[in-house]
Amino acid sequence: MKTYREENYLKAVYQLANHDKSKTVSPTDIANWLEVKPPTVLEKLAILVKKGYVTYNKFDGAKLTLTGKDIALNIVRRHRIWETYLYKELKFSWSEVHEIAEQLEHINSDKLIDRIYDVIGNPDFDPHGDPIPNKQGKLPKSDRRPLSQSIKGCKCVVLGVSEHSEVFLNYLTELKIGLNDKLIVEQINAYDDSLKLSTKTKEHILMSAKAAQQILVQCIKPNCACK
Amino acid sequence: MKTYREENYLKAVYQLANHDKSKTVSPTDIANWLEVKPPTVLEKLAILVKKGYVTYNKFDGAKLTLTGKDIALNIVRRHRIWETYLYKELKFSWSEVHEIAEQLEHINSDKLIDRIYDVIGNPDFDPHGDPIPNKQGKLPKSDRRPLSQSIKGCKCVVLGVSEHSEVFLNYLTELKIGLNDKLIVEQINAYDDSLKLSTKTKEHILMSAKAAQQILVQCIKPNCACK
DNA sequence: TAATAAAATTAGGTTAACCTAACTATTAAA
DNA sequence: TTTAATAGTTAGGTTAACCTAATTTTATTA
Repeated sequence: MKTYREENYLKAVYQLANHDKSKTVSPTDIANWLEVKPPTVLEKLAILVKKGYVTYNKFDGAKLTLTGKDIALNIVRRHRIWETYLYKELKFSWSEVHEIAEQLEHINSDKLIDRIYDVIGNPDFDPHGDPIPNKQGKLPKSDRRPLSQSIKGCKCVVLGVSEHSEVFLNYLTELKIGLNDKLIVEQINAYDDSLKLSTKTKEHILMSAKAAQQILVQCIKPNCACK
Repeated sequence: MKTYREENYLKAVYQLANHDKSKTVSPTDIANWLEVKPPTVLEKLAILVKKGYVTYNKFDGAKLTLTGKDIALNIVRRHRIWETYLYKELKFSWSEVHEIAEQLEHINSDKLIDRIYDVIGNPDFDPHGDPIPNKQGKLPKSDRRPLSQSIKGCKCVVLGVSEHSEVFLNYLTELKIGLNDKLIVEQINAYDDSLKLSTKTKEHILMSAKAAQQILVQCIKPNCACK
């Protein structure tokens, strides 16, 4: 029996682990993410450990088991399918979509998700470039990487963003950078890693390393030197 | 703060009151309906009374206040909109629809319901003829009444059913009686109130009073003698 | 109407999911 | 390396939503 709370804990572990792969997922991280207090998280972690969905110890933090990851990816799948549906079919704005999808993702009906997925045309990525896991919990593969990893002269295409905050998305809109736009990295500032970019519509766009880390791109030339 | 449980209790009171208008809604009725035990219901009723959503005493049973009725009708609205959407747009069968709508009706987003309602074309009735309350909780009016109230010779059209059980719906399918079909009441048996009916496709259909009570019709002639 | 059945109610208990406060262990800073 | 700050943990408490068992009312029927 998976309650929506349990699903939310597993999703939180998944998302936190993916957000910063070098860091362990601590009870405090989860607590902040879910807006509860650490003892609540500890308590729930013990249950999830007993159920075989996560492992936990102080040093490695919380880690999903294969079963736990399956569940988490299924929720991510449902979330992204609903977001896409709300955005593309029901004309919600991207900023409205998340909150409703947070609720819809817990609706327990595989058939419903299948039908909605059909309606949106079975895409591999959602409108912000996030991959939609398949039913088996496999993520479609892509060469997406942060723009910040580019080298000078790189030509790449914007496939998504890692950060979905309104302020960040508005910032991109201002810079006239959108999904599927092509970027050329004109220059990289050695001091603060800021970039100078150009697009078809705009030249000499200045961007901080911080922002570049949140933009996911793919090189256009097959054997580009970017890692 | 309305939780989905609270919504379910209010909906239960509404539905039980409408199911048999002559009877009071007892804690035991609610308990059976929601598959919990009577003490649980008593406890929740006390809370709902305190919140001003219902009144309760042993003799009159539970009754919705205006506020309570508003909430209940809003859930009924959401339920019927989702059912219609699932049935008409996503091609679910009628028997699958209810269970999923029971979950979807608790999604908290007026905008979402508005959009879905647009998608299905803002109908006043769901595919089984049940009225969809408007946003203000008003039911569209109609002259629907049970077929059992007909008099001999009455010509009427089937607008819906009060009972949605699979066995009953299959029975109607067998008799080739469907939504919007026109019926003529050929004869009424004075002993057991059973009816003899005819439709365009079939004559001399025999139907028990019990079944006729569950079929909702409207007279075709404006000044029909049926009450 | 007395006996019985059924429904309503009360008392008291459980579990999940939250909390605060206090304590311990770890990490960072002076 | 001692001190201070932060993170993890334990103990114990609360509330909502369930429950069972026992009791009191109300309704039914012999």
